[in-house]
Amino acid sequence: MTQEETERGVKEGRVARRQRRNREALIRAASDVMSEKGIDAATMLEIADRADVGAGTVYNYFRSKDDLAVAVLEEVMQGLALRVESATAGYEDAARIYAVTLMTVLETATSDARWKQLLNRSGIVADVMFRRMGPFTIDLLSRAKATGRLQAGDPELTWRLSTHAIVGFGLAVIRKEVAPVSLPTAAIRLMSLAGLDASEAEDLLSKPRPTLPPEVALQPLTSAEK
Amino acid sequence: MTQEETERGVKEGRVARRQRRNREALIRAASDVMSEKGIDAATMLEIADRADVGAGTVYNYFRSKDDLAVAVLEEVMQGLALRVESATAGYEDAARIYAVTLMTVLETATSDARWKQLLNRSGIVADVMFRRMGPFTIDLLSRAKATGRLQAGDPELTWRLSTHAIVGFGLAVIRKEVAPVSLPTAAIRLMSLAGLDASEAEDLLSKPRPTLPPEVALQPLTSAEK
DNA sequence: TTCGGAGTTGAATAACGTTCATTTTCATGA
DNA sequence: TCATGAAAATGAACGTTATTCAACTCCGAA
Repeated sequence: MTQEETERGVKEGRVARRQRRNREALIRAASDVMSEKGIDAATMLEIADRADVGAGTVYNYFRSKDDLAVAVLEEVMQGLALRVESATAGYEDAARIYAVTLMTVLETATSDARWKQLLNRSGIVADVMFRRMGPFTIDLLSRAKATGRLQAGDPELTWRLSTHAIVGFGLAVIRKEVAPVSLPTAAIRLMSLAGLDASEAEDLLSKPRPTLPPEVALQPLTSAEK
Repeated sequence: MTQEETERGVKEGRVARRQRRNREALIRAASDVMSEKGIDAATMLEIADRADVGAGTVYNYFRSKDDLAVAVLEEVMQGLALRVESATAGYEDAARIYAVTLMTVLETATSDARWKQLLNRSGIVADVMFRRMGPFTIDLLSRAKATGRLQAGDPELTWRLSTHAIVGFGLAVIRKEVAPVSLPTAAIRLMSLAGLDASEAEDLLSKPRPTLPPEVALQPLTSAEK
């Protein structure tokens, strides 16, 4: 008797519900396995097992392993983006918000255990970061430029270069080729890349930063799945 | 009667000669195949065949496929580094030499056919670029800083961030997400990243650039190998 | 000429991403 | 309630590859 509720309300039949569960379980399982062993070392079979679906089922949801990795990264990146956005919602100065964003992303990239493995596929990570956070950061850069706070040319290009630089910094720290204490220095360099002069950047970065809201965790794979 | 010439001169027996040939042929073959099909799509068997050695022999010279890819990239990068260095040998101003270097690398990364495929492994490319060109560029940045031309903090960190940004720009151009005309803009951004203010950067980049010496090609796989 | 080890070989291995013929699930309508 | 068939799930089988290794070849020294 649910067939007339197609417009609003329940509407979701068992199939749709199962599909949503499968997709989420797959992303969750992939996230776990890939964060543990790295994207390349993660096997589709282990991911499918952990999500409790057959090996072939994965391909009903994702075209390929790389496609699945992208989905995982979009989840991760989206979470970070949302937290940064809400933490800085009260701020006025776009340049300052950008500074906070940079610091936060750099910190996450260098300290979050999940990133350590993911970063090895630097191209994908930078790509997803560009797309997922781009709308937010490019807007910030445009606004900062409009108010004369910085004189960078093309904000989109700036963000493109920045994402790759951020990932590069993360990689270097993880491989212990760069000490974590250089993080603020890196942030200053990235502010300069964006067109802010170094002294002003230092000033912005010395201001207190808002605390991020807690991460909304993905559904853990509970007994319900088992 | 060559055993007494071990000190100097001929010294190189057939074995050593064959080893040198094999190693060079392998790098050459790998460079060809990887530039054609991309690093991942290149198979060890095809590389071995083109180098005219058995499949197992490759592993006497390189620990793994990735190791071979690194060797190829080091060759490519070394060639570029040497050409830039010799072309700018006459210049005095370190900042200007750095500007020329940036433009040259950006151009090579976006127009050389071999780079198009190689860039997909952006992590490795940035890594090798950092190591191979680092001694040169970091020295430039230090000198420019010493003469007060720029106020960047840590030249090594600057170069680390720059290599990844350069690779990111190359990737974006190849995927047609960024038009090649933004190349000079990107160069300006990278000069800012290094601590030079934008107007001065524009000035430097508008100056004529030296023509690079022709590339010294790797030995082609001649009939001798066949 | 003989000998020993260094270097080479390519067939065999193992591991994995992906496909597909078969089976299961379930919304629909009688 | 049941029959139906399309959509989704399944997992065994496939094809591809990097890598290994036991056998073999080649040299250079004695």
